[in-house]
Amino acid sequence: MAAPRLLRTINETRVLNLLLERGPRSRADIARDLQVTRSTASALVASLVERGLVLETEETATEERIGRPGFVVKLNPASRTYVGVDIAVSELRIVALDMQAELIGSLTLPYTDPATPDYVIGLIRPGVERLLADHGLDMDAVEALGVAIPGLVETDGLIVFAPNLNWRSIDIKAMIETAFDRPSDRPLHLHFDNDANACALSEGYGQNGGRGGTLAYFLMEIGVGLGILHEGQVFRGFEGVAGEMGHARFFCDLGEEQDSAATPTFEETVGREAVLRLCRSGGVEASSVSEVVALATTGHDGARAVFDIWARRLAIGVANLAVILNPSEIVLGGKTAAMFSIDPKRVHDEVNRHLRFMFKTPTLRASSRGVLAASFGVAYAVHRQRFGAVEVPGLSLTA
Amino acid sequence: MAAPRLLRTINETRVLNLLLERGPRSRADIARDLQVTRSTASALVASLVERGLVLETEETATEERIGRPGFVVKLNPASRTYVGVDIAVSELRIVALDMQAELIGSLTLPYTDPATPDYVIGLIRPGVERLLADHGLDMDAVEALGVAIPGLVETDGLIVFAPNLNWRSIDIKAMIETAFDRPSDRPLHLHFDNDANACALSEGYGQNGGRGGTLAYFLMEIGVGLGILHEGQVFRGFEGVAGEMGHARFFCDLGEEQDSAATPTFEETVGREAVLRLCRSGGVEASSVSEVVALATTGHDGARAVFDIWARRLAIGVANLAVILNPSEIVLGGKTAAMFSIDPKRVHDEVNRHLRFMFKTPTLRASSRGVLAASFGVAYAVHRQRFGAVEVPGLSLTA
DNA sequence: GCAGGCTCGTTCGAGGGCTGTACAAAGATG
DNA sequence: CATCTTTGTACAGCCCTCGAACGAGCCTGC
Repeated sequence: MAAPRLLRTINETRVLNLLLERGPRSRADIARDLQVTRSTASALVASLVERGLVLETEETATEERIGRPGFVVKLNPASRTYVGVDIAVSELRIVALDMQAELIGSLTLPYTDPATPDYVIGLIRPGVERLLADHGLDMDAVEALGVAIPGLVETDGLIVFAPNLNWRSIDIKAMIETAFDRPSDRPLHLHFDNDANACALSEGYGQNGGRGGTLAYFLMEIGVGLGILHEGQVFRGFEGVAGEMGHARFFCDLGEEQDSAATPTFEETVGREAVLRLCRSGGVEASSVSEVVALATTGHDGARAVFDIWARRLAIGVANLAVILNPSEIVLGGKTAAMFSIDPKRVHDEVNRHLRFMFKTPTLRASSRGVLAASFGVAYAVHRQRFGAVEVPGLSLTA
Repeated sequence: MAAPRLLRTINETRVLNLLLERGPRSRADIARDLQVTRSTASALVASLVERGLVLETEETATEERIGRPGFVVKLNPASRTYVGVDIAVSELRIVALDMQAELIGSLTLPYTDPATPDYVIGLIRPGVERLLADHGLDMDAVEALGVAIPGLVETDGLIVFAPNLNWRSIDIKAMIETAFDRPSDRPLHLHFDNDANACALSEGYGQNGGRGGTLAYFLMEIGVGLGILHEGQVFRGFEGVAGEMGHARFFCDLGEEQDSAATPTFEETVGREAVLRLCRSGGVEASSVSEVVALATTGHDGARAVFDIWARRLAIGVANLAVILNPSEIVLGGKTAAMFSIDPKRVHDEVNRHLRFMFKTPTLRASSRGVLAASFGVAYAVHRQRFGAVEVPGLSLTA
């Protein structure tokens, strides 16, 4: 229905977005910024205050301006809570955000039993409750919950296949809805996404990727994943996962005889196993990527040689990604972030050698969120969905 | 301003989109489809009829239904014209669409003088006028004009660099505005895009790529370009051109010694020059791609061998694109379409050999529009912009 | 042939929402 | 202290949609 009521919804959403993105301000400022009259701005603020989403403060506008000062109005951070849950391979990572998408707190729950769907998904509600209780909040404040999955998941909540958990065809949406058992007049809005997509969103929200930019996120844990953000939107292929980049082949042979489908994939050349194989053949004693990183940073020659080969190979993938997508930023996450940190300049140089012809090369950096990246990402996703979107059948209206 | 007036705009746009996408129907049908009352639907149709955008027909609803039949209402195809211009390397290609995005006519103007910006851009207005005159239309009916450029162009109409025209820093928007000299109360809306992006849109508009799908378009003319469509939107890198895929390198060496930046690029392995080089070394006498295609289709063994090598190399690029973007469709345009047509099954088989692990592989096909693809694409772009979008400062509202 | 049922399109009053003007209040300026 | 500027509120007017009511047109069944 596109009733007069819709106008109110649109304008209230515009006020909320304005306060979120450009900070607290007076009613008169809101009127100017949104191109409505002061009377309308007052009415909008009044109904938002009544709904508890906005607070009227006692402060007047700080800048020295002529005329009567206005009373500053701001978002009520406590009025809504958004939760992001990352179902990692060995633990559950939970993040809670307030209405302004700022961190309330986080909680990590290692699995103590085998990671079956029933066990892991059963941990979510108690985990969220504990995290909220630690910060004096109630489950009722949670308006929306996002879940990141290390595998192929449809946006309607069907996990098609999560290889490293060995889950197939799990209807996680139904399971979570049962666990939380919300009344239908106050539903818990759910969102599901692949972990690499979520990581990409965690880096881009409110930044370049959030408005107008393009960002690519490499996630290397056991496999190699890729999340792509385009103007704030996650780029999805038609199965929900765009970035199966681990299966790309950049080391084919031009010779006509060789079967190029038998050449190593990108994952097989820069993934966890590839790094460890390089160590073995180079006589470096390491059984995990972090050990390699530790050795290389302390100056171990063999580990450093492994890094050099890895950097050269990674650079090929990064450069190819750069020419195909031309993102403004490429972010390395998971174990690639650690490897990258051994010598960022080296990787930069390798990449730039391939991209000399470009006017502007993408910036390359390590992830800033660490292991909580995916949790943040899905929490941001639900924040934006519930905050900035107005539903009009037949049209889409987003902030 | 989000005044009550906005509601009308939104609802009129919804009616137009409904008639465009789901065909003519009665007022009562519109009311049901848009979830408004019949009185509102009548009022909306009345004002659209008054503005000339919609026609009331004498026919009643065709399906046999109970009750009084309604009078069918439909879009007025003649009420608006959208023009797309492709500035190709040797000719100007113009396409005119009606309000329903259906072809009115097209016109190709070969350049008779050197392709300087002044000369080529000077051809646009007379060309468009001639095309319209041929179909009994007037320049005044043209609401918007899209222009495709074979190079790097910003959406605000600055051609940064078009290598095959040898144009740099051309403010084409200003030049076109001067040439058309529209009054400010009835501006000519302009849109500029890269040719590969336009081609992608030409294939995806109203189809999979138009709603929810993802489509990648290979364009090989002199170089190799790539256009990406995601849920109906052109995917742009931060310089407006995502697909510089010709510069990707898929034939690197794992050996630690070789400089991978010296290995051949994708364009150097499957582009026009690469095909001709394969001909020379294989003893095939051909000086253009079309000659190779002609020879191969008539069963010439040497040309067929060239095709086999080309198909194997192309398949690597297609497969890599498929795993990175996971598009629902990959379309081959320009000279790749002709090469592909020699033996589509062969290319399919090569690609699928790389993608065995995927649940669903993208469909691969040749472009359906031929040389007019880019012209159609930019015409579609302006059609959608002017047709489906409502402007609300601070929010974006699209069909 | 005709009554009854169903749907279509229109009309009109009611109500929600925004605009614009008017006005009192609060601070800056001189 | 008078004047100027700006803020927030109040109120009438207008736009838009809704809902009910009504005549019109077509079909079914008697």
